[in-house]
Amino acid sequence: MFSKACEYGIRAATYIAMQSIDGRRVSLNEISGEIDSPTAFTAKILQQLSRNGIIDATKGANGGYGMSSTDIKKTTLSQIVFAIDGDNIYAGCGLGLKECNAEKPCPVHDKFVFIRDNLRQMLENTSLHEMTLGLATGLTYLKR
Amino acid sequence: MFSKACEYGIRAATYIAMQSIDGRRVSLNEISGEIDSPTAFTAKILQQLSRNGIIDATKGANGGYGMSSTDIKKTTLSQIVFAIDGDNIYAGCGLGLKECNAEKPCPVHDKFVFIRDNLRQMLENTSLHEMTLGLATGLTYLKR
DNA sequence: CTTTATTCGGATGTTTTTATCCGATTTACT
DNA sequence: AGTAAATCGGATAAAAACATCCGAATAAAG
Ligand code: FES
Ligand code: FES
Repeated sequence: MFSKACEYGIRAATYIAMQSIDGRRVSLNEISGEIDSPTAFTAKILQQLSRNGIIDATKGANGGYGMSSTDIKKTTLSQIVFAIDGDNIYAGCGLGLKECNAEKPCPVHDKFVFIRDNLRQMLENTSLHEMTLGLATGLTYLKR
Repeated sequence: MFSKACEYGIRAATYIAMQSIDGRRVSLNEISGEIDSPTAFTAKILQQLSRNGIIDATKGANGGYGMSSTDIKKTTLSQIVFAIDGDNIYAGCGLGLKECNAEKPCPVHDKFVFIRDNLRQMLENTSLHEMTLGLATGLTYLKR
């Protein structure tokens, strides 16, 4: 569904958001440990998120990653997915035709667009803030 | 969403089904030409479908690929996807946790399972016969 | 000013996916 | 028997995804 990079990106952003709510800035090592992701690879993904303005990265001692509380509420999963995987999930044809086009649809177009739109709406309507709610209460997890 | 192999597999199976309805057996070259897929790679995928009993492959002159009319009606997209991509679409966690588990869910579990189940039902309820209906009338396409 | 903690950026390496090549095998037809 | 048409199966190649390494840059603290 999503690339590994995107999965790590969502998990990392969610962890950063959760800690930022408590006023804590987090380091790469803490993040990759807490979400169980390969450290160096996670660094690359965090760079992408930083360049896209989704997280704030600060170099140096007492640096690390963080998010403003307004960004935590405003940022949605769709923005993260788009920053890492691009728009092929939202726009691509389910059978791999060069473009998804209702004028010249593939045999699953109607059914596929329905599911794709469900997914898109879900991603657009889920904020990082919402993602963190279950974590604090131990109802949801970022690793296993 | 699906691998390239799976996309080609669905397109190929749909084309074979459409031609089999007209009593025509088709060759690898015709298939890859009509669905616009790399020929040799398509051959590998057709082997997988053949080994899984989804299509019938016959060697030699006047050989080629075909399907029985009962198979065309019985075979669903979910069988093709499962034969090529396995069950990770149906069972995997949306955020890449080692397994999707409602006891220890990730933050998107509920929303993701809803979409995943929609997709699964769609694939299980769509037969190859249904896939061919629009093709004959020029309403749908297998390449662009 | 030096040390320490941190991200950044480019190069590199590994694994998986995608794709090709070619000889072997099978079948039908002459 | 010989030839042509077709898939099969294994080896190989190319591209993309996944992942690591390491020196450079930056910032705080002693
Ligand atoms: S054309 Fe295939 S999903 Fe729209
Ligand atoms: S645990 Fe992540 S989707 Fe079920």
